[in-house]
Amino acid sequence: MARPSTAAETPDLADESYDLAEQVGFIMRQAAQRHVSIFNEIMGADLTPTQWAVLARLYQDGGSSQNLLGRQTAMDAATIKGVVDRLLKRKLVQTKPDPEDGRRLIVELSPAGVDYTRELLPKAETVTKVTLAPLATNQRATLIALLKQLR
Amino acid sequence: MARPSTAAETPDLADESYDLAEQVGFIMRQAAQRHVSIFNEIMGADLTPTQWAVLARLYQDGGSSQNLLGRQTAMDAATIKGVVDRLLKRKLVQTKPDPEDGRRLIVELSPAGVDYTRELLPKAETVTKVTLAPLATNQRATLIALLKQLR
DNA sequence: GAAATATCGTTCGTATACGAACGAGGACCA
DNA sequence: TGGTCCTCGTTCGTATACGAACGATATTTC
Repeated sequence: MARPSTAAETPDLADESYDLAEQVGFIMRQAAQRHVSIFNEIMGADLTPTQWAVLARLYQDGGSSQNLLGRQTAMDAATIKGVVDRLLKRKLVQTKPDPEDGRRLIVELSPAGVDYTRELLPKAETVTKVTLAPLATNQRATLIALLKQLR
Repeated sequence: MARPSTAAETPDLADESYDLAEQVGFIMRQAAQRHVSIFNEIMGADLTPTQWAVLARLYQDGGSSQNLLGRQTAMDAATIKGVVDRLLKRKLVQTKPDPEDGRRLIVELSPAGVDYTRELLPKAETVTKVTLAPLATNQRATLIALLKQLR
């Protein structure tokens, strides 16, 4: 570790081992950035990864309450609200009150949303393929298995 | 894949293989979220991962121009500006014009920033340790090696 | 049945993240 | 010298991300 330009003292020898470029968090952030970049190129700039996650989840399993949908797509209540609002504005999604629970708002794909999602599915598969392209086949499974343990 | 609640038609059989929960991007986002959560717990809510990246980079290698600093910490010009501005407000960082290039703004740690960074280094190491805790030792090296290939 | 507790959706504030556009300064070449 | 192209820092707009607080509704507990 080099000495900081404005440091009067020498860094602790015990911490010489810390190298930002070798920390998982930093490397993971870069890998995620590359993935998002690939996503934007292939899927088009009009849909974000989180918006796609919501569409794909609704397509796979049908409607659910907004907060549950957020949990299923790894977003907290505040975040999922914004995502749903933007999908609502594009009429890819529709909402209705839950007759069984006055607190809940059921979110589901609109018919247009179903078509839209189905058309994008092949592209979404391509995103994963391109993201994993630098890895050998067996490495891809390894990476995914390891990442799953870090959730 | 289940049928979407509002779909009149059946999804294409060719796309039945797509499962959001198995896509690298989705899993990686969750792993990154857990990491940030660990970071916030250990480092305290008053410093973000990107801010730490800037401090650590400056501590390791000394000052540099703002844009170069952004490249070294994986942020574009617009993002690094905001991060530097917030660190400036806290006086952890200081800037000066580059005498050799009128376009450049040199960013470096303030003396207080050096102390602050040095004090946080052990905690930063802990963040990485806790993040990787679910993995066996040899798995950690594997994960990092694979992630590096995806940058 | 009423009180304590939990969940749901909403709003606010702050911090990345980045595309796009802009003016100022620098490098290069004819 | 002048023109072209590149880089630098800045600003704007949009979209996550999430802590915190809030009122409304459900559930639990006694």
